[in-house]
Amino acid sequence: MTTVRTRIAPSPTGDPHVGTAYIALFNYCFARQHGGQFILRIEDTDQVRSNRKSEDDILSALKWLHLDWDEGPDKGGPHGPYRQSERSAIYQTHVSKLLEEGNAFHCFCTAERLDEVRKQQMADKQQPGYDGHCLHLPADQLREKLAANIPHVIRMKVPREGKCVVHDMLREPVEIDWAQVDMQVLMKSDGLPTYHLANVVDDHLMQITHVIRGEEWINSAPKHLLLYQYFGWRAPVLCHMPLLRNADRSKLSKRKNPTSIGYYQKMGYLPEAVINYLGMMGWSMPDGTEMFSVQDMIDNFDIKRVSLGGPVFDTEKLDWLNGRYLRESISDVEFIQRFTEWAFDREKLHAIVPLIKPRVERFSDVVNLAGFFLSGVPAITAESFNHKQLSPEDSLRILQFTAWKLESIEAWHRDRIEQALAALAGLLDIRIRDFLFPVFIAIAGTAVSTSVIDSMAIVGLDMTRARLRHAMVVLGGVSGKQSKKLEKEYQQLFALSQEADDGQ
RNA sequence: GUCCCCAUCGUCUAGAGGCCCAGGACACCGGGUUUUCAUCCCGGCAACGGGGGUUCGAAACCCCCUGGGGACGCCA
Repeated sequence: MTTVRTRIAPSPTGDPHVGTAYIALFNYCFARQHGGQFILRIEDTDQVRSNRKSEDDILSALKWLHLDWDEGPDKGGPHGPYRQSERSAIYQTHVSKLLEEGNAFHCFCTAERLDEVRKQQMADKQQPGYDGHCLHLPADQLREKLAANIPHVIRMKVPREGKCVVHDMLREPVEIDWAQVDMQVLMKSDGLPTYHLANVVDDHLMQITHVIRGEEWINSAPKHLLLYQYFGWRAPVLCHMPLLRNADRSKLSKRKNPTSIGYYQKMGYLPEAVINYLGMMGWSMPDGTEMFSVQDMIDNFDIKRVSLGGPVFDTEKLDWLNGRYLRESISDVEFIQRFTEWAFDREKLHAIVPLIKPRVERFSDVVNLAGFFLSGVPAITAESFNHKQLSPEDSLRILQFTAWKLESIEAWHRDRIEQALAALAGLLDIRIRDFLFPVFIAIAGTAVSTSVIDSMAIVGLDMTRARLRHAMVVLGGVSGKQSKKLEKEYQQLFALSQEADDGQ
């Protein structure tokens, strides 16, 4: 019997996501239950979006949750490297094999042409997909184009008829017509593989036996299965988990919910409570126990007990659960220790102290001055936003625009934040002083406070986002209609500034 | 638009044909304990989306409808 091996394969393109932790948890439990191994692999083949900071954050978030892996980029293992960007040569040789055996082909189509094709197909009520333009390129033409160094990708060949049956641990076999499956790009023009290729190659080479992943992958499973077949490999067992949802049942997103694991850490949730809560999403203990540890979960684990209705990630129950952990499962001594570690984070204090030191006369001033760095969302009301120049609508607009603007910052650094907000205030033609007022209220709860720019830099993007959102709710919230209107206004603002730039 | 998945209280769920006029938990509402509040305890509210079958019997099985979600990128 072969050893069960599962993996979590996050892409380091942003804050560590609770969805990653969720999928990791189920992979972890499944592996542990079977005495197998759990592997961490970093899928950083997107050169543009991947970054090391995000990778580090993901690793520490998973460590915080005690979802430890047996092999991974930080600890190595027999099937490394565990970072896809370091495996280029492996993908190259595999893609060459596909090419040689006629299971893949070079494609020189431009993005513009493909866009056109897709548009036309949509208009004709067809399933959009590659039209096979470069599929039968004559050998001499191919040689010519390659010699001329024309940018190209490599696509996989996909049968045009018949159907693929996808077996899944949690549902009936899923039948998908091959005609529905696109001739997926396997290797991008930058020479790096796409998810589909890298994933299959790595899962095989890393001897992954069970792939437990989000339901969003079901439709691309045929591509993966076909690749296993092309390579002559045995495919792992597939299992597609339900997706975590926002309150409106759409796929969990940072726009509608705090999704960053860091946010929950900063809010003072205990990792065991967060894990316990994630374990309750789509799964339950056989005896109905609600408070359970990962070990309890492993001891009673049965993947078949996963229910497929997408669970709403509603933190009310998490709050209750976290409260129980805090008051029932840890001693006073442990409470003191863990609270202290949480509150008096050395690094954070080093950032905070220079801001408050000029403003204190006694240590007793510190709590009032720096309390908001630790508190979740400040206690504010609509009245907190009263201002002689700004109406509540103005404040709402500023907060929403600020939230959007901050999303586009490439590095979370005080100078970048300052620059972004100054630009925004300029475009809105509001004095920076006035512009910053509602931001102060949202972040610090009061305008009598340390620099809000530095404060945001310290509390982080996830917490900033949560506080801005809370402030908007306090101000009456933004309806779908308003949001659309604001979005339009926001885009126009930047379109205008773009024109001005072009004119220079 | 095309394809795929899903469907029990507001939310998380139990339920693998009779134990279910559906059980637990959160939230909410009452009551008790507490100098207050919280905790804690007790009680209440509240669901099988609709329609057809199959069966002696259906929340459970089948079909249709409806609803929700996802996928359709040189992103993962």
